[in-house]
Amino acid sequence: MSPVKRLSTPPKQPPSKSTAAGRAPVTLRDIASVVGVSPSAVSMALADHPRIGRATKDAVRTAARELGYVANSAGRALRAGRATAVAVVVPNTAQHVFGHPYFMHLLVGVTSSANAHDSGLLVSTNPDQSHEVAAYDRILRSQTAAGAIIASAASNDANVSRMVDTGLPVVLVGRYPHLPQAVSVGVDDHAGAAAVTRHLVADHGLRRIGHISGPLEHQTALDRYEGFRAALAECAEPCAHTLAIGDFSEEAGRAGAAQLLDGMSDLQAIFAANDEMAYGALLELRSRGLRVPQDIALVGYDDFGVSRLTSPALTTVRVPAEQLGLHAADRLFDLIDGVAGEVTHTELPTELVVRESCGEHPAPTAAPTVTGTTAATG
Amino acid sequence: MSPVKRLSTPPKQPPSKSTAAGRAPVTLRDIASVVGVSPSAVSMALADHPRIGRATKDAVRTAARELGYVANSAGRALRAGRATAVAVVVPNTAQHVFGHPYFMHLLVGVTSSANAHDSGLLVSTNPDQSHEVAAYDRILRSQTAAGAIIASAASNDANVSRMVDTGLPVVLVGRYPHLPQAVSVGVDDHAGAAAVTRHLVADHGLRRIGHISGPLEHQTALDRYEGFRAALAECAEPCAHTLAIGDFSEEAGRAGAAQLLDGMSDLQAIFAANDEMAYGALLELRSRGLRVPQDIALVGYDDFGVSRLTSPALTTVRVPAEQLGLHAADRLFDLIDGVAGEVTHTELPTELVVRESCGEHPAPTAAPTVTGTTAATG
DNA sequence: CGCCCATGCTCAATCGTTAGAGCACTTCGA
DNA sequence: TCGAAGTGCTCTAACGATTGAGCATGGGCG
Repeated sequence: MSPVKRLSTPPKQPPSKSTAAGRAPVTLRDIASVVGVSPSAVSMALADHPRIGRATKDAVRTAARELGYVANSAGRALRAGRATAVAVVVPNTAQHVFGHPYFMHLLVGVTSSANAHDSGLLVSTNPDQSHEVAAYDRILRSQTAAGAIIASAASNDANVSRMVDTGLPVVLVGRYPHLPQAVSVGVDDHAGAAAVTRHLVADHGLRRIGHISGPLEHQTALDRYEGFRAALAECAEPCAHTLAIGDFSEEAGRAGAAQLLDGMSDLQAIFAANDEMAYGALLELRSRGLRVPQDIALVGYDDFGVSRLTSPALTTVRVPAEQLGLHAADRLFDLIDGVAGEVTHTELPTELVVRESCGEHPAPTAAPTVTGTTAATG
Repeated sequence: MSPVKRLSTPPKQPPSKSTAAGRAPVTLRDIASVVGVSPSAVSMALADHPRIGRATKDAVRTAARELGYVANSAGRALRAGRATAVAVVVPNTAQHVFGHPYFMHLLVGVTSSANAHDSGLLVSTNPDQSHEVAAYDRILRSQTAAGAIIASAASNDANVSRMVDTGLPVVLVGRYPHLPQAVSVGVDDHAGAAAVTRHLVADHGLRRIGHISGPLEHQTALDRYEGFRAALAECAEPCAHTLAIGDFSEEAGRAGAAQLLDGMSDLQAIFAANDEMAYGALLELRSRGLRVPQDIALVGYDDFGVSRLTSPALTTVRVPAEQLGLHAADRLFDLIDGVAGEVTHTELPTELVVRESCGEHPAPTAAPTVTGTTAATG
């Protein structure tokens, strides 16, 4: 068509360079014929096998680099009996219950670990619950992934225990008390919720507090609720508390706030189990003409980046989702490599992030309060 | 060596159940020995080959279902010469420039298409730019993915054209005017920006407007800026406009707003090139005691879910990121299947979302304004 | 001089799947 | 009654990487 080609790039197809960008993938055989040895020798040289001579290894590695050799993952996986990629499984139920930001942060963490391990990352969500055989089920059984990280919602999700039972390396994100043998990584929601509750009680002297929880069949929601109650119980003076059950959505936060306000007179503070419900609560408070924090204090949980955008900026508990993903992936690679380890459940610390939604904090706290233990044996 | 050959099935590892949950993966051979035919026949039966009898097909399919057979993707990929999975590539530069919500929405769309095509989804981000060979480069060259969807930031990203040149099926997300031969899917940012600008000019009668753009070497930022100017140019009365260049971050929005306010007296409106910068601008306006929308109007772009949480709720332009992902994946599967198609660039419509940040809109518009063309031939 | 061993490679087989060639058997038309 | 065509399957050979077995060669030692 055009009389002049790109430049420097000669006619692509035919005699071709030996560099990289060409069409046909480079195989061991290509390297073998360049170096003048057998494909087996090339394989062994690249694996640094002791029975291959120094000179041959050098020649092979040079040729591999020049040809731009990348091992065909299918061939390798077939021979090895397992793939190199790992999968992240997000059941659709989880997608709805948690928000998108959580998974994105998680993914970023998992990705960086996968990159460090030279490993691909498969992402699978369940298309619809009517499907008897879930998408991830197929992925795992087709040996596409060497292991899986599962971020599930319901603590009694049958799919989770089924997955754990397959014997495939699996790391769960979250806390699974009824699957004590499973490897899992989570945060100490109990401690985080207790910390933010204590902030309300101890730092601000509030005594009449309502909690908007998530669905209590979800471990996360339950832990946050129980952390809330535990913190109140340890309080010297009596504290009045009340509960509204939501589903982590903004709308549920709005409804929950309405329920709390109607149910308890002179409510002084609301602790929403996640930031999104806190926003909903904020809207409800505002529509009733209540000012935050002057008339009522408000705190959330998660801190996935938007909490600082509201007015007032929301005091909340930071969940280190990215670290969570990183850790989960690291644990998974350990499992895949057969590094057992005693620890089944790892807990990452949460951090209380004080902003404006409780008012000026009278007690000048030094460092940010970090809560949470690090490990538990199973 | 062994006196007896394979035959039907001598005691394998476990005498055990034949259902699914066990350890060893089910292969074609397992089905073959159950049904009493050769593995080839099983393969052909499952592929509905015409030369296989009805009875055999039924028997094979029944056995496959009962054993829970799932084809080993490595074996299949090796034989076929290409994988079934597709990759989503997110260069790290893009990750920083756009926000996380954009990619999550994109991913959701891509996932649903991949699920519909019974295909895995690989996610790859570039670990660090110092790496000469990028992670996605390896993924693609190792034949792990049959094709890739690339969401890049800079319009002149060398990696993008390199990827397109490999001959591997690739779909770009965004607009790439200098790569007209590449298949791409994007939104009509020019039209979207023009629509929201017209909203300010025509519906609200504002005449002194500032724009906070993204980095102008990014096609998206450029298109939005030019749409803004085009809308002003078509206005009958003269409109004063000014520009501050940002980087799509909240902080840049704050700085940009300050620059605009200092640079033009009696500024009536600010159009930020994305919602995050609009938040930043909002903070700056508020800190100067300017009320939105009473003293100054503010609009954003993207509408990835949080725009409605601010006060006032932000008028913005909705970018259908999920549809974008869905479409991109569909186009990619077409490419992989050899379905060529004349169209190289597909544009999805954007939608003006009117909320509170411009004040009551005097002109009672009927339906939401949808802008954008659908296709262009290359 | 003969043996052993270390070194450095090649050979062949294997992973699971699939396409094409080929082989038995049946049916049909001439 | 015989070939031709059709039907239904089996056999074989790949795809690319890996690995244990095996085969040369050469040096050291008795």
